[in-house]
Amino acid sequence: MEKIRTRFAPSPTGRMHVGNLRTALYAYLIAKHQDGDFIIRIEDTDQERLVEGAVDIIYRTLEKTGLKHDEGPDLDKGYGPYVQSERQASGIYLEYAKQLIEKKEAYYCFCDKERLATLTQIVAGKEINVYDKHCLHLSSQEVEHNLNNKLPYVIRQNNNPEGTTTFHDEIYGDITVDNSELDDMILIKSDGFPTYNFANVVDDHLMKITHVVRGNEYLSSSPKYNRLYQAFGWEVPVYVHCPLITDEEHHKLSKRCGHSSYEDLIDQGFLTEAIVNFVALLGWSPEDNKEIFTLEELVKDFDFHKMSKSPAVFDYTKLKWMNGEYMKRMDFDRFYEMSLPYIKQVISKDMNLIKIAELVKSRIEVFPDIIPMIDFFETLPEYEISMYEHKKMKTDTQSSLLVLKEILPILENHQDYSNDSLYACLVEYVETKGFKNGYVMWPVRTAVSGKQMTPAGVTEIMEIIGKDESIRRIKVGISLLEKGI
RNA sequence: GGCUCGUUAGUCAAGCGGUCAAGACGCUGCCCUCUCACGGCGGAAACACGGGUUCGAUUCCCGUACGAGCUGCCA
Repeated sequence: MEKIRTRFAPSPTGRMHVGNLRTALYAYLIAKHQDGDFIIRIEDTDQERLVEGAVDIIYRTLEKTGLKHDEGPDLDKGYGPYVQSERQASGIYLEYAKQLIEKKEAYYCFCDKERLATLTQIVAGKEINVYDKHCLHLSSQEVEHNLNNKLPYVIRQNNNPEGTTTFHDEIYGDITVDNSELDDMILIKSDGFPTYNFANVVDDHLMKITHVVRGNEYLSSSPKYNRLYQAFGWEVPVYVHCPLITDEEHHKLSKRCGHSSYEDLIDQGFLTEAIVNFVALLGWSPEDNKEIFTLEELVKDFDFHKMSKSPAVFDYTKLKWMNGEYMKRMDFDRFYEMSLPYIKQVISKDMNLIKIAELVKSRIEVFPDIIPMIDFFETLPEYEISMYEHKKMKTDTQSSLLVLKEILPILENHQDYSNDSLYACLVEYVETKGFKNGYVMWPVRTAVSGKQMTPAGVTEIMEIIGKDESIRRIKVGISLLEKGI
């Protein structure tokens, strides 16, 4: 069987939003699942929308997510150049367009903006443009004349409005449209650059792309591409149109609308592996109920025939859950390294940061969660004494004051402030008094943390903040209670 | 407006003519527990609607509704 070749062909207009990333991922997976090649092509034919540095972002994103390409601008395997502006400079698009003109499948169009404007109509509040084939009827002398006089021109596809066109998509099946619906789209723009519509067909053919993987937004223009392939007499590739990823309002994700990019998510404290994993499951699901996948596992299990047709909402909440799963499974050294910047944002005192990282690891979903969780280690927050009341622990301010006063001298005399020793010490007190654990633990933890909830038990907290600070905080608690009651 | 595609719980998503209609997130009850989280066991929650076809439709066909995409010298 022929080796599969897929391509990811982004236009360098900014950060990569997750819909784009997912398309890249699927193109990669389809190729790699069958040991094929994954190619990067930069589609920079829109000179107006180019963004400085965007190509670097694309490289960086693909590298970090592990979508290693076999060919690309930096890795020419004989199908280069892989950047459309460079290909344009060599004149290939114009050359191929001229072939179509000779076959009467395309034609020069000299219509200016003003004339085009007369063709636009407003339907349902939207501008609709249907070209009237005006320039198709120019005589060859007129065309010659205009060309010689350097009149600006575009080259349009000549679509015969008779009949229908059918193309096959692997996900959506056969799709048929009336040719009368197909307008004479522009192939070559007046600045000499090809449009996406033309460049993608020429390049996919020249680069021997076997599977065209792209977003569902291209579904309705695919018949026009098919007619281009037919006009050239080229073999039509396998089409795999991916269902759209939408926001909560069910609108297509796009950077123009400011939707989250891969890098935005990283900035928000998400892990690359979680993002890739999550996005893979938007529009595809495995045969079993597995949810956590490494990239290697995705390569092994991914079967594009099982992709879904309907759009998927990007659910930020589930992404967070998945990120939390990755946090828990993460190698501790790496977790420690990544969490340190966040820990240091709130902890400046000399404390066992490794212990803090350990505590927090199974409790966070994204890194910034760490900050409000551990800030009390640094400074005791102000708190209301009502926090000492806990129905289930059977504690109130009175009982808490009593316990705190009794436990204070015990803790002052205690020397070993390790978790185990402290715990044994508190339990001993509990047992001699015949209390329930919580009856003592709750008030002490409250005094020592000033918080309703903490990522650690009392004794773990005391171990981290140390003896002096523990005693100090308990004294603060006692005086607060004495004043408040 | 036209064309194309889509429609299983709030979300992701199994299902591919006969199921008590999986699973996950979220929500929620209980257990575990030095609070919280983790973990464990439960719960509520869905086949858009109307016609066919069929002994039987979530599943096949046709309409309707709703949603989305396209309708650019953007991709």
